[in-house]
Amino acid sequence: MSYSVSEVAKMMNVSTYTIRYYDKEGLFPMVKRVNGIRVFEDKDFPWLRMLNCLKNLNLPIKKIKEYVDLAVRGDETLKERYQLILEQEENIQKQIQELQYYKKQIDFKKAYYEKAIEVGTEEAVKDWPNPAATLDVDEVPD
Amino acid sequence: MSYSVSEVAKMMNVSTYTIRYYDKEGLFPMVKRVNGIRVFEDKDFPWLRMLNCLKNLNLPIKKIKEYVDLAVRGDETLKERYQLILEQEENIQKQIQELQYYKKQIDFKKAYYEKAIEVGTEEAVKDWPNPAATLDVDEVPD
DNA sequence: TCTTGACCTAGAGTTAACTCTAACTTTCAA
DNA sequence: TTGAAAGTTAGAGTTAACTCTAGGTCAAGA
Repeated sequence: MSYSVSEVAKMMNVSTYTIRYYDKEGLFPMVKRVNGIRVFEDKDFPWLRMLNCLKNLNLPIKKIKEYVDLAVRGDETLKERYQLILEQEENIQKQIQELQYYKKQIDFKKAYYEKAIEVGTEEAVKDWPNPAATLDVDEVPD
Repeated sequence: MSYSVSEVAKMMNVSTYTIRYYDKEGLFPMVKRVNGIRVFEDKDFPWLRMLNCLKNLNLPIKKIKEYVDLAVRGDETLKERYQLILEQEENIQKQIQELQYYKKQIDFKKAYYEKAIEVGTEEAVKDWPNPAATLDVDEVPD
């Protein structure tokens, strides 16, 4: 099967502009052209999935491009690509921990507003102790 | 205790430019001035923590400003602020699920590269089945 | 054949969130 | 009291990631 820019855009939940922009930035070095028109194929899907993943992990396009460039160079860069994957594993772990930390704050505020709404004024809860003593999650132990 | 812009910047892990930019955008309507100089106080910390939280949940500054404006209006907006908090609770939940989904992809790639490095070439693993059949996490059931 | 819609490019425009500069004021230790 | 460090403002500049426009090509159905 082969797929047009607009089909791939739909699959990735982005605009056709974005797909062409990614190509301009060199993120699709493997995509075939027929009469100048981009033709995506099933064999390109593993990379589309990976791109979608890295994009949603908030990797900047330049960093994604680095990964593409390594992949293009082939087997000699396997270890470097593995390294990049390990970094992403850590990245995900850190992001999940952060979210769990901020969840505590939000849960606190939720209870806070529930009480405030119940009694009709924020005054009653203004001095409730906040579960997080610091401003930044980096300062939080383990 | 009172704190200068640079002290607050340090606490929030941002530059002094950023603190002044946030103030310019109206995110610190409560901050005192002494001879024109900003003076943050302990009573401002709950809001600094909340700001830090919303910022790290990737809320745009305009949205954070909306929350500030509600807070300034006082008790009449308690329900609206509660609503915003509920949205953030969902937001966090969705983000954690997404990360767990992408973690699967990364774990797959990790095993993929481990094998490829072991045998010395990617060819051996090129056709390994990917655990995620779709491109976008939105399409994933439950 | 002709029109419609999807494709192409180069390059300009937009937006968010900073980031910095210039010119000035305030604070504080020596 | 004076010089450095840190504060102030308005407004310009930067960067990433799109987003769009203009001007063109191409394939397919009426």
